[in-house]
Amino acid sequence: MTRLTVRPQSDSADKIKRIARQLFAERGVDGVTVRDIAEASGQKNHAAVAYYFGSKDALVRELLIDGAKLIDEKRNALLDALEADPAKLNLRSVLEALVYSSIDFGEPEEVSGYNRFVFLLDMTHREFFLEALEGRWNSGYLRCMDHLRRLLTGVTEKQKTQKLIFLGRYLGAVLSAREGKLEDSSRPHPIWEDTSTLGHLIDTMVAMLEA
Amino acid sequence: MTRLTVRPQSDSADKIKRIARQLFAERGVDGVTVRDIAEASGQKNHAAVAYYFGSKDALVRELLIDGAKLIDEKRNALLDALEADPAKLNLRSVLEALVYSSIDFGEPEEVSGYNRFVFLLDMTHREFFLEALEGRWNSGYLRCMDHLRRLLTGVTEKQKTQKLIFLGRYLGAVLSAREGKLEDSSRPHPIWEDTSTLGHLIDTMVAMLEA
DNA sequence: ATATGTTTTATCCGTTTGGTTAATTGACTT
DNA sequence: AAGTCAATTAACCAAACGGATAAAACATAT
Repeated sequence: MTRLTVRPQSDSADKIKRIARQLFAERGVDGVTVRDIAEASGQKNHAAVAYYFGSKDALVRELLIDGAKLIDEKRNALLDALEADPAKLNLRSVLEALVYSSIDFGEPEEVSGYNRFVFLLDMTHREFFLEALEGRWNSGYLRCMDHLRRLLTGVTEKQKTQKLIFLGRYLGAVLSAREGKLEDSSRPHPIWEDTSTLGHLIDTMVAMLEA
Repeated sequence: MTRLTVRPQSDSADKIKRIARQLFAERGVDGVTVRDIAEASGQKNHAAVAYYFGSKDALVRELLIDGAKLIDEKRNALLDALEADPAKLNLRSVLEALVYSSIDFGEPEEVSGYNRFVFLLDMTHREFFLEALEGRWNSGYLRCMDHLRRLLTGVTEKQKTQKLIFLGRYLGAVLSAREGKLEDSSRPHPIWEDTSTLGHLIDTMVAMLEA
């Protein structure tokens, strides 16, 4: 807790963040040491992590918030566009907004590994996860859920809740799996690399909700 | 590697295994130390883990195989029963065999935490996971996949593969989530405690496959 | 060239990690 | 009561951990 003011953006800090996200995605935060991160980032020792972020915890927190913010902003923007033309508002379009906001980030590798990183963090450090986000950066997700709930018909509210919970888990698991395969260049993954895969995923999400 | 012969069953060894599985499920194998396990097991120090299992790795390996074996045997037994009366063989009954073999273990808490434990292990230590199982104890899963593939109609083989991959991730994620909620006694979880939840889960799995 | 501020490096710290060993305890046999 | 063997405990170890610090290297402005 020596450093109160966190360094601004820099090439090294960015690289550390990118590498750390990648490693956290592959092994979970507890499976990666600050020495691993520093070494993979080309640093000669591990002091850089404390220098730029203060602590390992603070780095994890920053990575979490960075991605959550980015996704939430994209999600809200997509929903704004949909709501501007209510004719476009249907189960599928809302699901597309939900899915595509979590991937296809502008610069390649900008937030690569984020889906797995956040999925693992949610499973293994739920308390830290919730405390770090403080309820922020989930308005887009909640807006999607509201729309889906409204678009679902013929089932009780409890069944809607159940389906939306299933849907969230499904989404996280499949996007995590896809991310892991796409970032593994050691072998081809024809199923996941196929451009129609996400479309088919959304097909199954629609079907599950309409079941 | 001092101990080559592993101790036979004993109350203490069983307790250590139960507690370890529970802790691994909550925090992942890298988030739990042998000291955590020993302490939660009522031991005064952590030597018991090495005494009974040789090493932390060996304990993880044993837990993994224990559960995989149990589930695989249940899965094969359920499929045997279904195949004995081919009229019963349909999408839903195969999915029921797939789902119910992963839960409702005989003695309560016998393998509690296993779904999350194995799900996390698969995500964070894929190599260890595959090496430990050596392709064993997944015949039941493969039999389910074969049946589902046969029962799926009107789609290409590639699309079948895609759907079955989605299905596997969906199953693991939802069973993990359910397990975590059911074992969290700190607050009620009406959605997950509802007895119809698994039935609805299977409904959505059927719908996703038939989409 | 000199001064200033930033980044990197080497080195140290106290703690925790998984693992090992020897001594002790407890239960059971004879 | 003595002997035997399994189970437990305390103590220890080297390595790895997150973190801290001061010196060195680097960049920039004047």
